[in-house]
Amino acid sequence: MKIGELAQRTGVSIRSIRYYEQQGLLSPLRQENGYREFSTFAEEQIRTIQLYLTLGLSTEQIAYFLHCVMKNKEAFCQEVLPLYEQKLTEINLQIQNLEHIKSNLEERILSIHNEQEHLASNQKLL
Amino acid sequence: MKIGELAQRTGVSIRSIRYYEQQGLLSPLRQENGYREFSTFAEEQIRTIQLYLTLGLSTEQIAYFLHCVMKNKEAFCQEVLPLYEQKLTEINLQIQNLEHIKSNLEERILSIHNEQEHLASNQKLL
DNA sequence: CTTGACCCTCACACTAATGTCATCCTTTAT
DNA sequence: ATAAAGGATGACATTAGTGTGAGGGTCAAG
Repeated sequence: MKIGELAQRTGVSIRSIRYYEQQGLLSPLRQENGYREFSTFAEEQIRTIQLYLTLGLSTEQIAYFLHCVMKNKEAFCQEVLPLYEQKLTEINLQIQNLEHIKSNLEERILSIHNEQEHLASNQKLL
Repeated sequence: MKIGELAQRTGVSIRSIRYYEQQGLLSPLRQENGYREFSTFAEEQIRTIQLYLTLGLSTEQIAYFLHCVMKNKEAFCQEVLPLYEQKLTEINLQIQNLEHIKSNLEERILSIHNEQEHLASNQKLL
């Protein structure tokens, strides 16, 4: 199938499919006219790529184990686990950081509200 | 004081200070030779900018209320509260998203471990 | 007068996946 | 034969703050 059909079937833009190829995630054959020729297998492959992207892995990381994962189950690919664990560590750090900011923001919002109430009650007294 | 001294006193790079000026957060005077001339007040201003940056506000957002905040307390600046609340909403969305990814990753890691144990015990039987 | 330490502006690099546009080629339908 | 649809490549834009380097002034000490 040609790239347009693959894009439509997967919901991934043509641009992105070309990018995945450039990053070594896909290796479509070429027709004589230069058009990319994708097997039906590519459809599953694209969905798999998308899945890993939503997990926050980079195309480079995905390229590192995709060939294995497409043939076996994840658990059979040594490359996957360390990346998952590394990503999990990153995510935890990010969450921690965000929680920190969040509580800071909440404190500030609260104290603004308090000060404004205080102001309002002073106004009442006048 | 000149930019180098200000950078040293605040720990913020010269590059960043110039950038803040470009974004309208600072308006140093200029000496006749073109050098920026900062008041001691700029030091506090830089620290305030940094504080808001760590809260995840953009220089554009900071520019929007900095003039007020530098003169009054936050609570007196109408512009601040909506930005805080907007940022808080964003942060909560990000956290939610990260938690989602996190649990997905954890599940996958767990299931890989399980499968590998399963594999190992099968090997023992041989 | 020279050296070295500062200062200036301008501009590119970075991250990473995707959008978008320009220009050109191929195929298919009219 | 021509027009429309779709494919190819290449390149720039996006985000936002910061690093870095070029090329060139300024100033003070020796």
